[in-house]
Amino acid sequence: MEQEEVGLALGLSLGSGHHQLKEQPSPSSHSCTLLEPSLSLRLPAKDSPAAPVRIAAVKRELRMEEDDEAADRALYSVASSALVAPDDDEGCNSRKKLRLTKEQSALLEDRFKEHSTLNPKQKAALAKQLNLRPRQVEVWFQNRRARTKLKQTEVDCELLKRCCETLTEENRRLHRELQQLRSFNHPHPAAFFMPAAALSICPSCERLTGAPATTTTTTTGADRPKASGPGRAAHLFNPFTNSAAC
DNA sequence: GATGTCAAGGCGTCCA
DNA sequence: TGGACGCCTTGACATC
Repeated sequence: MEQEEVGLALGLSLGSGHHQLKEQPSPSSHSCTLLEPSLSLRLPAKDSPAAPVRIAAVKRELRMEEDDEAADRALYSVASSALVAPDDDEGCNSRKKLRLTKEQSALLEDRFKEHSTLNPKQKAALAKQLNLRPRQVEVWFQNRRARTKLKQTEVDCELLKRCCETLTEENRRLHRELQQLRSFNHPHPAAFFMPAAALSICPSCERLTGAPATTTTTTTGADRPKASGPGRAAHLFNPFTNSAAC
């Protein structure tokens, strides 16, 4: 693009005639310098992926409205047509970060909602519409699919985590229940040497006896009469029949 | 300066 | 065999 055209484009976008672009040869690139009385900003070389990024920076430094679409279009036009660089990295040795504009991202998102993949024809059309290279559109869709997959993986992971916690708790509960059931059928041998507090009065003979209820009720030793006197040994609780032997 | 985000590079795999 | 794709990584930039 001719210098006058660039100046015109910037003049339109900035509402001022004070901004100009001047060709500035450099060893590594054909860079351009945006000149204005108090400002000298370098813009990326032809077709550099960094052009949109730099344009955004230019807008910030010129205190332009970030959502000024007219200014954006004009500046972006300068960057994408006047300073457009080919794929072969000509004029730009270092890799620069490209930031897609809000409009570009929004349109790409819309298309992604419709189809998460593109055929070559759709890709070319979209690239043309967005003023991007087909490769850039392709890369955007690849990265977008990757992000979607990552998000889904995170959701699945969270779900599995909760499921694992629930199962662990259920497992603990079942273990406790199993131990209780085992203790009913096969009490510990220590049960033969029951403390006095674990004894009670046999309802039929009214003698002191070991109470099977100790394992089936919540009765505490404090509720029961104290053991004393003869007959105690004859009424010990039989762990194998679960009953007191009268 | 640590960290997150995201476009892009590199490489392997699949398939027409 | 070349193109499309996925996955992982890199590097620039933004944010805190």
